[in-house]
Amino acid sequence: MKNSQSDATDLSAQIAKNIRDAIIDGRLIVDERLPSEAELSEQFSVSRPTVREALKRLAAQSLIRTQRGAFGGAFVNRLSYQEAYGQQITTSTLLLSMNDINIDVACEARFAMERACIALACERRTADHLATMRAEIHRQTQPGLSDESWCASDVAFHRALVDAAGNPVLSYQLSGAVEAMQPLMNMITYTARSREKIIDLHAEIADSVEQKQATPALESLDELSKYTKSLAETTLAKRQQKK
Amino acid sequence: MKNSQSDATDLSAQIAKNIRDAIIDGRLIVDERLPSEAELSEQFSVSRPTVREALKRLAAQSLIRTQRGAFGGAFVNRLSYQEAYGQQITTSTLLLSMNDINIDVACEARFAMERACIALACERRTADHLATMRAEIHRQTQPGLSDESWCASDVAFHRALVDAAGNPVLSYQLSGAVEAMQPLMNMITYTARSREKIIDLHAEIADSVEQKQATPALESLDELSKYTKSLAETTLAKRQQKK
DNA sequence: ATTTTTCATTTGTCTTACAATTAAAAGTCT
DNA sequence: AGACTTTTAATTGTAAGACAAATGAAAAAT
Repeated sequence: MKNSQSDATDLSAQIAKNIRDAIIDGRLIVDERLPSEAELSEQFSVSRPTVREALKRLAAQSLIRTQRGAFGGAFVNRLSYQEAYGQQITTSTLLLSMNDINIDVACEARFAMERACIALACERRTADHLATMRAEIHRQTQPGLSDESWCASDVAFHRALVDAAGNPVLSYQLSGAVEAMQPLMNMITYTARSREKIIDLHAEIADSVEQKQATPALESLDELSKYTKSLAETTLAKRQQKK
Repeated sequence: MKNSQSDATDLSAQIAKNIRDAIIDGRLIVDERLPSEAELSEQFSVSRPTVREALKRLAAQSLIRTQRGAFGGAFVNRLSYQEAYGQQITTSTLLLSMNDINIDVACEARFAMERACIALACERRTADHLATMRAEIHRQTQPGLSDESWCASDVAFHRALVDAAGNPVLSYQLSGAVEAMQPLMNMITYTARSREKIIDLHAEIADSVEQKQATPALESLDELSKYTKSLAETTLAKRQQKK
């Protein structure tokens, strides 16, 4: 027991935790300036490089931003949706790719969450959202679309669907679920036939949302979910067969 | 244009990005050892402190772990659910607290997502999940429970409900939505009356899930959603009245 | 009054050094 | 020979000091 804060962790980790806690429970508020690195190193009785390592940890989580020059320093950062999206997506992508998640499980989670958006989307969708969905469907019909572009367009379509729910918190929460699937989807081999079927389902969903009819939209989504899972299974089976 | 990677960003940020990208697209795999700090500083032509700042950034995202000693070093970390949960919750909490989110919007998002769990929960709930839900309901009936403990128990109940869906990816995605609500919920003043009503609804949900009846469970959840929103509105109205 | 210059402050980076830790390698004893 | 101990080399953790670069405020000049 060295001091009140100590673990087996680094000094820089302890200091970062200390400051992070202060931010989280409001002792440091948005745009407030932290003491300078020199002052912090005195306060915590560590060297400046150690303080800097702590600050970089916080910067990596977008909790602070730094500015050089007189009256510069480290400031508590207002976490924007943009940054939150980014972190969400990074974390989700890594979680899925590193833990050999069953693709079925991931699909189930994603479609369950998207399902939750349908009712709201039917209520609130704007012309913009519909236009985006149509545009992506159109892109998907283009011949000679690479598998990668196909998947990217698929993700864009689903993002538009989620955004159509008109709830930024919901969009944020689902960003990870939708985007993180892309690498997994990329592993699936899409035949022209399967693409066609998916495009049809996308169109059905867009139509239903446009007409504000939640029930058929849900049905199409469920169908899409089922079909995606079956594609994944087929791909997986073929892969294991090769072994 | 200084070099291929350069922005207006720090060197340490650039290096972190470089390594992060390598991890994300699989050029560095789980448990692989990164070059030593000395080697990295040579490779990137920067000093060791700069490399260290980059590594700390990655450590802050749980992308690497470090170990001292001979044959120690920085290793690509397998992102565990535990760590992913933590980051998810931190990010979500900060996003909500820093952007004066309308509590209605947050509620809507959370309940919409929980709704998505109900069907699966009815299918797969285990005795464990049910026991946890019951235990939390029981705790909620205890008199003299502080507002904070009440909210914590509420969160625990909903987590159990989410976990009952038996999909770890779903649990992960919802962890942020459920936990990040706690600070917002804490702002609500719960009367004995309102607590009682919420407990009843919790019990209804638990019963329905136990009996594998999704429809009544959804109804109770919707009722809970509506009631929570009305409580939030009341609190907000009173607060504005004081002004 | 406006523009320019100076200047102090602060972060960004580098250099060097040493402490702490750790696992392998070498050595020692039975 | 085998088990135990010591040494050693590699590596991260921390410290101290120095200078560069940026930046906004204050002072000076126009």
